[in-house]
Amino acid sequence: MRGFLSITKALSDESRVRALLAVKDHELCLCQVIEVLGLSPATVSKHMNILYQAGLVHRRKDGKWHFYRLAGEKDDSSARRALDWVLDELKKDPTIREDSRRIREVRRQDLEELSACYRT
Amino acid sequence: MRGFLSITKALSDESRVRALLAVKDHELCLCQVIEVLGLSPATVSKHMNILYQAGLVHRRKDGKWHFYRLAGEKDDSSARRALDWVLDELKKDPTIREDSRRIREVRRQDLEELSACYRT
DNA sequence: ATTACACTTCGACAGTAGACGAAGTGACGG
DNA sequence: CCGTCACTTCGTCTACTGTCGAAGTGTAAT
Repeated sequence: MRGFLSITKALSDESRVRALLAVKDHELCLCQVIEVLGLSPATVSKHMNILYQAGLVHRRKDGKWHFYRLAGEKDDSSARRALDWVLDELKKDPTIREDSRRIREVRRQDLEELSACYRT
Repeated sequence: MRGFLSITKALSDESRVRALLAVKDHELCLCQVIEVLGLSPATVSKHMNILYQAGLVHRRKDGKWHFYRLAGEKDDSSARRALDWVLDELKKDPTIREDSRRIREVRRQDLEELSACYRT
């Protein structure tokens, strides 16, 4: 029940679902997710951590950058079954489609350029 | 996205998940669900309505009694796929198993007897 | 070392959600 | 009708959640 609720709670916020679906095809750096969602670094960092704790995303650190992608077959099977359901459910969602478009743009940009989101 | 979130939000509270699973095998009267969860009638009524709005349960009124059961094949297909996942995920959960035991007891009792939960 | 950078954690705040008791609603019995 | 019963709605309280800016952490380049 504990693990189940950590998944459903993670999936019960729109920003978090968008963040999750943002990393479905390619891994993204946190600053790229920030750019797509249009929220503060602090908020997005917290959201990604909730998704991570629920086992829904995989995390990879490379120097100062943190990359996220969907959890795969090797990861938690409960989470994986949830992901199959979510992906199927939202594959035609307009918000997610629009995000996908933004992601294609964002992925063309340099990470150095994107991390302008931190500079005051 | 709207419908998806109504489902994930409905599933993000433990009492609500227990209420949902309580009606998985047989339809139950609200007062029976109240008895199983051990919460106030007001609270349980609200929970069942959230599950209903999400399309996860079916509702039937018979005079003064309101009966609930899981949504079936005829109902919303998004909700149905969610239910398949939830049932599979929680079929071995200890809390749900203990609730099932209580439900067997509660179903043996008369409804008139059970609705003592309303009397002050 | 020092600085800059990418990110996380902390602290504060507003809005939401779950809980209950009390009052309201609609159906049935007398 | 009138009261009772099963349930719902309302009002209130408390606890949690999402959000941000500011301060902290660890890495890399100078």
